This record gives sequence, C-alpha cells and structure tokens, in this order.
Amino acid sequence: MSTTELTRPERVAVARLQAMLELLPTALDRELAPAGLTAFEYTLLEALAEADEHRLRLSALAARTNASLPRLSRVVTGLERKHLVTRTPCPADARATNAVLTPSGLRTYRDSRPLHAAAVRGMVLDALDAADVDDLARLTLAILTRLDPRGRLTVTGDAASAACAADPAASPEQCPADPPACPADPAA
Amino acid sequence: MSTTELTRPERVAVARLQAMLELLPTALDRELAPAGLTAFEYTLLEALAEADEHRLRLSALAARTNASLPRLSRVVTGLERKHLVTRTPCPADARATNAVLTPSGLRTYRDSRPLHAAAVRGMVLDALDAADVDDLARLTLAILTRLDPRGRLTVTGDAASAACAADPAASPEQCPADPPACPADPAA
DNA sequence: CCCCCATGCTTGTATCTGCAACTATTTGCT
DNA sequence: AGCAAATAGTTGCAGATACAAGCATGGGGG
Repeated sequence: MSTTELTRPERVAVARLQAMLELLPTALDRELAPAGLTAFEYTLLEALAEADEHRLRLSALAARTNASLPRLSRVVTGLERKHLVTRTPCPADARATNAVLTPSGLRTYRDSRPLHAAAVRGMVLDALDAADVDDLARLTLAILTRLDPRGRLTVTGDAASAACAADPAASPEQCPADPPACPADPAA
Repeated sequence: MSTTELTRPERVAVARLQAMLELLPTALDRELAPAGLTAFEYTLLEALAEADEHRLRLSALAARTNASLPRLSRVVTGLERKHLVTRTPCPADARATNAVLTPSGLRTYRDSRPLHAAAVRGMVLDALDAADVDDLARLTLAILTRLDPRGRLTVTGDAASAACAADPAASPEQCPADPPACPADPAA
C-alpha cells in the first residue's frame, strides 16, 4: 500500500464516488426546482423549521449546513426577497443576525417536503435496502470525520459530536450549539 | 414505507450524504490547487492520458466525465490557454473536435498524480478499510444506476455497461465508446 | 478608560456552471 | 438530389460560489 498508487478497487470506488459527486447535486436541484427552491435553500428552510422559534443565527445556520458565511449571507438575501425568511438583529449581540422563518416560509417548507422526500427516494434510497442505508451512514460518517471543516468534528473526537455536526436531521437541539443560541423573542 | 416520510436511519444517511456532497468537492479542489488544477481539470487530463493517442472527442470526454458539453468546452478552452491540451479538428467528421494532450499536459498530469492520490487517500480512502471500499463501490454504483444521465446506463441495463459509464478508471477501452472513436492521426 | 484583537456579517471581484440560442455539419427519408 | 431532423460545439446571459477585504461590535489586558 504505497503512498502514491491506488489499488484497482480503490480506483473503481473513487471514480464512482466522483461521478456521483458530479451528478447528484445538480440532479437534486432539478427535482426540487418545481418548488422554486434549490436543494441548499431547502436545507436552510429545514434547519430553521426544526430550530427553536424557527430562528437561528446566521453563523449557526452556516455551521449546520456546511456553508461558508458569505455564501449563506447571499442565499438568505435571496430567501428574504422571496419572503420566506427575514433577518432580525440579535438583541443580545448587536453583531449577530437571526434568520427567522416567515409563516410563508414554513408553509413553503412543509409543502416542499414530499417533493424533497420523493427526490431523495428516487435518486438514492430506492436503490438501497435497509442494510445499504446503514452502510451509507457508516461510510459517510467515516469520510466526514476526515473532512473536518475547522475543528467542529475532531475537537472532541467523540462519535456523538461528529454525528451531531453531520446530522442536522438526527437531533439538532442536542448539539453543543456552536454559539450560545441567541435570545429568541425580543418582543416578549 | 410510505412515499412521503423518511425513516430515521434514512434521514441520518441522507443528511450525511448531503454534508459530504457539500464538503468533498471543494476540499478536493483546494488540495489540488497547488498543482494549478481543479479536480475536474485533473479528471480531464486523466481521461486524455489514458486515451488512445492522448486524444478524445469533446463529446466523448464530456460523457466520460459526466459534464455538460458547454461546460467541457469552456474548461478545455482554459486548458488550451495553459497549453495543456490543444483542439484539433476531426478529419472524419467536420463537426467534431478532438482534445489532444500536449507533452506539457502529459507532464502536468503525471506530476499531479501523487498529489491527487494523496488528496483522495487523505480525504476518503484512509477512513476506510478494504471492505468499506467495496461497500463504497457497491453503493455508488447502485445510486449512479438510478441517476442515469441520459440512457447511457439503463439503455442496456446490464451491469457491465453501467460499470463502464461509472468507471473510466476501470477499463475505458472496453467501453462501447459512445462515438466510434474519431480517427486519430491526420498527418500519417 | 483605552487600545487591540477576535467575532459576525456583508460586499467586491473573479470564476464557474447551466440553460438556451445559434452555427455548422451529417444523416435519413423521399 | 433535396429537405428535415439529429449531432457537435460554441457562446450569451443569468445565477451561484469562493476568496479576500471591509465594517461594525464585543471582550480583554494595560
């Protein structure tokens, strides 16, 4: 196992992985297009819908969705233009901004869920049985642990923390909550 | 297994897959940056280096790399600007254009291989054992078969054809060769 | 109390990508 | 032949992203 040459099974796996990396994101976006959303926008709405008060700091949202802050900022601007979210300043920290799901945004998210589920089923899950799904979860976790955007995964090194960063769908509220979770209700 | 709701293991697997889809491509590009290449450019050079006479029609190149023709055209233009490939008209079909690897391009590809291998190892393979690699190959094939860019995979439906389209690294010369492989040497 | 640095976010710029429209060439049908 | 449809590539245009720079606020030492 030299450091330069890959074995044949490795080359096969990597080539297929690369093909999937090339095809899956654009295919997902196309299937979600009827809802007027990109896959990434859907992910944002999902994160907000699951969040307490439907409200999350931009940096927290960026961390959960593995997006850079510049990117997130612009996408949120786009969602604001569509009246699906609003920006509200954080009373506790004037630097921070909360993204808040509007009623319309929540409705859009809920309306899009079946479409999203169908897309994911049609392109990924229908090709796999239950054991395959477990394998997929295992392999992706192993790979994600090595990708480690900043120290979010390896700082602690424990599987729970890794699973948290990788699985916004699993149990988002039990995560360490990167920032101390900005106060939610300024009007109360 | 209703058509709307996903099970929890499914959500976990999908969330991790999505995270990987978000992080892996940009991470690969960053690791390959020292070579002055994007991951996609490297893939193109690899395909040409493995091709007969280091020469491939643009449409064949696009098919092998799962890229759209417009995208490929522009990237090839970029590689031409760097003197890594040249465009040569196909004598047999005046519509077609061959991309040909220059000596400099071949050198660049060979020089970049260790860097690419190290990147792939560091971000993917080192996280997996031999059995995991097999699982990865199996899962990605299953998913790719359902993605099916045009009918390239399912037209025949047999595993060999699917493997061919998904595995340029496996045995590119045994593939059906989408176009009849344009004549190579106009000067001979 | 003030200065320095870290944090949170936004924006300018360059590049990339997809889609659609367009040109040129080949193929098939009559 | 002659014309319609398919194929091969290129390009205009709009939208998206990364990187770097910039701006404002917060948190500590001196």
